[in-house]
Amino acid sequence: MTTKTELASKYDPSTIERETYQRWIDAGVFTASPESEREPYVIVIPPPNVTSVLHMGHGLNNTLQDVLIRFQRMRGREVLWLPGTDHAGIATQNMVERQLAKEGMSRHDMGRAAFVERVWEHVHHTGGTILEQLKALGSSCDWTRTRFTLDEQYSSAVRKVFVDLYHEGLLYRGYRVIHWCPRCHTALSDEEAEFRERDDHLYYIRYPVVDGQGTDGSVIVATTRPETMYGDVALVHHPEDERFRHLAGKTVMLPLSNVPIPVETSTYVEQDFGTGILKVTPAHDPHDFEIAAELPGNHDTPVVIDADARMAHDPRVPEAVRGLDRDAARQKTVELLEAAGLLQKIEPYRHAVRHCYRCHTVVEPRLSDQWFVRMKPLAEPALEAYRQGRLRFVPERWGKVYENWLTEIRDWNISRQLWWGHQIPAWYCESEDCDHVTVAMDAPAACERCGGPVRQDEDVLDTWFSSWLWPFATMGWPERTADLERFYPGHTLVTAPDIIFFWVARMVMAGYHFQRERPFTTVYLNGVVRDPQHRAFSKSLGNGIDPLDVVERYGADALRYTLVAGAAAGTDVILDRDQMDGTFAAGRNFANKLWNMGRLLLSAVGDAAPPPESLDPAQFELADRWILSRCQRVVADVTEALERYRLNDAAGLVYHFLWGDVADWYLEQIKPRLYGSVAGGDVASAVAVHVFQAALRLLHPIMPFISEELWRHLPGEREEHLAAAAWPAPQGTLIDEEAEDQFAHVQALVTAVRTVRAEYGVAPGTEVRAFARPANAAALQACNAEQRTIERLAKLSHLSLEDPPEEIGAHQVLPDGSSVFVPLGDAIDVRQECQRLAAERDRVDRQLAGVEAKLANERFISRAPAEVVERERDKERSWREQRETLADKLRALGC
RNA sequence: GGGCGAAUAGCUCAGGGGUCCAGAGCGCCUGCCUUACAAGCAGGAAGUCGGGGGUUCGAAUCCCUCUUCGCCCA
Repeated sequence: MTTKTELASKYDPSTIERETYQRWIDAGVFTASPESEREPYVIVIPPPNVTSVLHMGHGLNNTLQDVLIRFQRMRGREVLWLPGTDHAGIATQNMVERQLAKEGMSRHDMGRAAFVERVWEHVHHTGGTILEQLKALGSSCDWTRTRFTLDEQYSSAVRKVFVDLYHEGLLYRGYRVIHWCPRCHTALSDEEAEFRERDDHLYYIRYPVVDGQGTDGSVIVATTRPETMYGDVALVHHPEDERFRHLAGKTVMLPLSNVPIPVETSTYVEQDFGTGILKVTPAHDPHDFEIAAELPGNHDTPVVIDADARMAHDPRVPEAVRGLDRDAARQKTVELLEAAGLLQKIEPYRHAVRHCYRCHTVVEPRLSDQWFVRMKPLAEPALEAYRQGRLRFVPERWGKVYENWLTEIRDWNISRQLWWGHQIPAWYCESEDCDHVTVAMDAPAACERCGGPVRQDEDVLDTWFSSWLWPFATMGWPERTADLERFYPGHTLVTAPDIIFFWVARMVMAGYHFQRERPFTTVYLNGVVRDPQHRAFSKSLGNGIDPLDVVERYGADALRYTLVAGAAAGTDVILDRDQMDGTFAAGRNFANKLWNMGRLLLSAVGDAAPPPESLDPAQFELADRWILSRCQRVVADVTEALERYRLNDAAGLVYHFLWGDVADWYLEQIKPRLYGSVAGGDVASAVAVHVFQAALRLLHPIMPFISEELWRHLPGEREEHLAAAAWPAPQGTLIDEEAEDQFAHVQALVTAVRTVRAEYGVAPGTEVRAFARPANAAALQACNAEQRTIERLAKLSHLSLEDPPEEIGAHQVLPDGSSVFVPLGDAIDVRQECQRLAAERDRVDRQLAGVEAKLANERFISRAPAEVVERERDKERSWREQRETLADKLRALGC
């Protein structure tokens, strides 16, 4: 592993990424073993839709998972990142139906079996695409364990869950008003029927009161859906509403239908809304259904709108309205009411209307038979787990959202009137006098009660009814497999907050119910990727950025770095497709910088690089001690940042260490030693290689490709694959505060001279003299230890510690009160220098005044912690020294 | 109607009581093709930390309130 090869001068990710990924796969680095003695660390992937293609949301989500996974793998955990896909009932079926439509066919033309066959073909054809695309990001999933929610074993697990819940009484078939998508032709759960604000109208309709032989006034009812009135069975008002006392026991005539309906009372009614009286349409509104159930007497539930959201051919519906689509029907109804003088007024009204989350069609409430899960008992352990801290959210605030939903949980409609999915394992007896339902794992030959013929429920299960089992059904549940024993429960779940209800909460419920244990301990919610107008990326807006395009143009590492550095825990990531270079430059530039650091080291370093422990510390220069010390701190800080899910901090820390400390200062400092113009090349090489290796380890989870590639080329003993190498531990013995203080002074001094040079336009090639006046021992030692470095990096002919000559020149004061003088002869403009120094003195005066005011404050001295007071005293001392130095300079210049 | 979040440099965002006279990246300005890197080097300009009030010895940071924007739930 000491292949010392020439590296190209520019980093070209495309030539490296594919090969590197293949090497990881060939070495089996990503494959988890249940036999391992190591402590496991498990993440199950949020399974993408099987037919989807990678978008930036996946890019962000999977990059974050990979960072955590690679970090834990390097820390020595037995890591399993379990990948797979979801069959996504509605979405996939829609996609194939659209294809069929282009061929002029519908699924009904071809029949169920042929249609399902056709969807499978489609899935086999395009199904694995997204998983292949994840590899381009560097995702280190265990591909030997890839799962699909319609795998045979997985399907069997889904059926078992259905059967078990049924026998436990947690599953029932109910006749209810559910959310129906008239376009997708299926029922939806509450969560799938999303609220959206809509500008609409409130229609005030007059219902004539009938009293014995004739009419007696009328009642005005406000509604947003006049077309549902044909299904009204009653009007209700609040029992305590005085305004309607006189209507007790009365009957009103349902306009246009000319059907008499009663006036009743119900506490459901909001007295302040509309006119305070409500029409009850049990078949077409879930609330009305509940209200009607509590009304005295038996009410019919007239159905006046069909599955296509068209008006029924029903005697209650006027002929002119029958067969019309619901929007046309509304218009026609309003016209008819107006003509009959029964429409009092129309008001504009903004309200939230439920829409299908897949196709965004307005949901039509529909009365039908569906299977429901009784959620309350399942929710309790999930709620307890959170309240007792066994389940935590990052960022924490999402915990409240989770808790709130579970607290107000309602039963879950799991029937979907689709063909693509897990067909419900319930068989209905077809005998005349038997209504038994057989629920079983496998198709029964006959009704288990009467032996009559049976017919399977035609519906399939909600996709989420399979994905809520993902953390254990993927591991072979209900068999007690080795994987399940070893890798359940998992640890972290990384997903987007919009599926906390759909998926996260339900997985926790399923985990507790079927495995008696939470499926994971931490839920990390990543933000949403948005455009500069803060709109989520979407196909219809065309504002998205294709992550694979980014990989191609800038490299996977650049994409990953941008996403990780840009996504502080849980915050949205804003990306601008019109500023691709600006957006991804930081990551690409960083990769190129790393590449060139590697080139420098490889060109100058020998084949062997002994570990720094084996070197004689007496041979270390100040810079060596400094960088080794800095390295230990960065190791500790990056580790802590990753442990605390501060991924963006980790990215920033490695970036600044490598670029700022290593490249800008350390590599510059060691060049003479590396090139052999001074002695000490061995030490410099060894330290540089050691530090660079350590930094590559820290960088690897974020930028796996380039770190692995550079690792491969570096000399010295080490693990073969960085992806499987050990995470570094900080070595306390290498922490050297003295060296850090002293080197900081070197940096400040060099920077001060550079500033002066730039300000006075000293030509870059021209060497000047400088006179340093160290304010303390550390500053003095720094000057002595690194005199040559300071001279070289500041382009000085000589750095002197003598008193400066009586010459014209520029002065610069350092933060510790030290100062430096650069004689500039004719180059200097005395007036400019006076102004500069005076401005500097004024600034220092303001600081000093602030600190003095603080220290003069009795209450500050007595109440602030001693440590803080001491720090302020140090500051005061430093400011005072600086001010005096500046005053001296000003005097000397005769300003 | 209820809840949550955001507002800091031209842009995207860190920072969640003193260690920050306010930070990063990108962009901008000046000078450099210095033999690892012009995707670079060196230097620099740029912010009343959304407005107002409060708590505190001390507030970008905690509390209240207002404004604007976004999200979720009913």
